[in-house]
Amino acid sequence: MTMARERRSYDQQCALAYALDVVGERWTLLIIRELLHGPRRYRDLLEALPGIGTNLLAARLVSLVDAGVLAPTEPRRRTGGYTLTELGRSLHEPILGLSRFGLAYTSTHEVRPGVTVRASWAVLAVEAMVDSERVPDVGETYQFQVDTETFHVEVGAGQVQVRPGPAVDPTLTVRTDASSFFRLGMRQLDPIEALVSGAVAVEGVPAAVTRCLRLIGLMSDTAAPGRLAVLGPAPA
Amino acid sequence: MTMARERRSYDQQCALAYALDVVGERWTLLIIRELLHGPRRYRDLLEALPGIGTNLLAARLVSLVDAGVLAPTEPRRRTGGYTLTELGRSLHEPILGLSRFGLAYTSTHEVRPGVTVRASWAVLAVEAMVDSERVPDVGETYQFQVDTETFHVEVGAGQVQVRPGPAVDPTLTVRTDASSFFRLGMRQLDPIEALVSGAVAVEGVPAAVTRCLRLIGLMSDTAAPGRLAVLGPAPA
DNA sequence: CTGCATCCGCCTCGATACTG
DNA sequence: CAGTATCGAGGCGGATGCAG
Repeated sequence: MTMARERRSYDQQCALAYALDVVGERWTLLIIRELLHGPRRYRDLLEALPGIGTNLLAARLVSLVDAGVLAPTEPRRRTGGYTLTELGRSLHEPILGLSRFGLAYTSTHEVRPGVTVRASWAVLAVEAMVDSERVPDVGETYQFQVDTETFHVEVGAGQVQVRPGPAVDPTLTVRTDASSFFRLGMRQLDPIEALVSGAVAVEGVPAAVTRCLRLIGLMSDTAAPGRLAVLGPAPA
Repeated sequence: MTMARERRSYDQQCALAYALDVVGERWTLLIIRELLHGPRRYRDLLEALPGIGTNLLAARLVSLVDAGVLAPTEPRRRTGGYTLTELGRSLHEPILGLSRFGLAYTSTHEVRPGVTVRASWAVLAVEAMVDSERVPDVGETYQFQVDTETFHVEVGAGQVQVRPGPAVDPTLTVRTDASSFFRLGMRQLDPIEALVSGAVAVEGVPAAVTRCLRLIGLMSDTAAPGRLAVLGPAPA
């Protein structure tokens, strides 16, 4: 019988310290990031988190289930996996906030690009970049195809919704690879240059490109619109 | 000469992973929490973070200065300390978000109360608890005296400002100790019981109590107002 | 006295092997 | 597939030393 070991704690009566006691250890928030897009199985998590070590993942999952942050999905189903509880979903906002910090950091510092890339992480980046103060007045939909991952952003009436899957009738479709996409978010790749080089391909209503770029903070409100949208890949 | 060791990294092209590479290690976000309220010196930080170990604090400070999250304050001054940069201040929101999670967690789980208590952490808790959707229409000021720490909340015109120090003419003054305050935030102490028992003392415009409690999410919008404010400590 | 650096014991982490 | 067992390496915590 193994002794139930006392978890390490900051031992402070502080809301932040309590939070970090639960989700502050290594890998924990990345596990939750994966579960933000829906239930995942042990194997999926292991694959999405290279380097984590099987024992550590197992330990984190037990600890998070114990804390009520996530729960096993339907023990009866053989596709048994893990889902976020309502408490776990409340980490969505802080995770977006930290992602914004990550983008701000990589925008101002030269960082060695991470080895692992997953297109699904682009969804999180877009959610983080969306500035709800800059929602265009018109209702429209921007579809993103990052590698094999497709998702879309619905705007209108001061609301923004980022959803997985393709849009029904997108105003705009943006196609790119995950690496270029992140370099855009990190402001290490200029949107105009990306269009010219063909790293990013855009299709749809030209005027929507400006609104989309403003929405995700890649173009200032004062920058001259127009023209940009008619640019395409340079001819070989 | 010691080799400049490669920092451990998640090595993922993901905004969250980049963020955690910088501020994800143990103690780091707590250091930044301390600096949110203004510049602090090495000694102050050491005192506010029991258990951190002097070498680790020094290492974290070097690393954070290197990352541009904080900067030494005026190397010329003998009161030399550390301040958050603009990048560092961008961690304010995610820290509030994590604090909200911490309060949600402690509201639903029995937790061993942290040994260390600092009244200054109450400021963070109030910032985290404030619901900007519930700002009262009237402009008024709530002053909090938690142990020796005094701060106040200014509301009005849909805006909320949490500021250090006393207010000029507070609509309401709330006095309590840090421990009771946190138990209120963690919903382990009922506001009404706290008033009756004398753990919390309120002074000022009675009707403002309801608005203040709603602002910080300790009273539902539908709960009956009135009466509550006239309660005082039970006679001995 | 402050602001660290050094040393040491321990615990967590990361990788691999193994099991139901 | 979903973990458990094991073990070396390194990060962490505490005590102490030391320079400005």
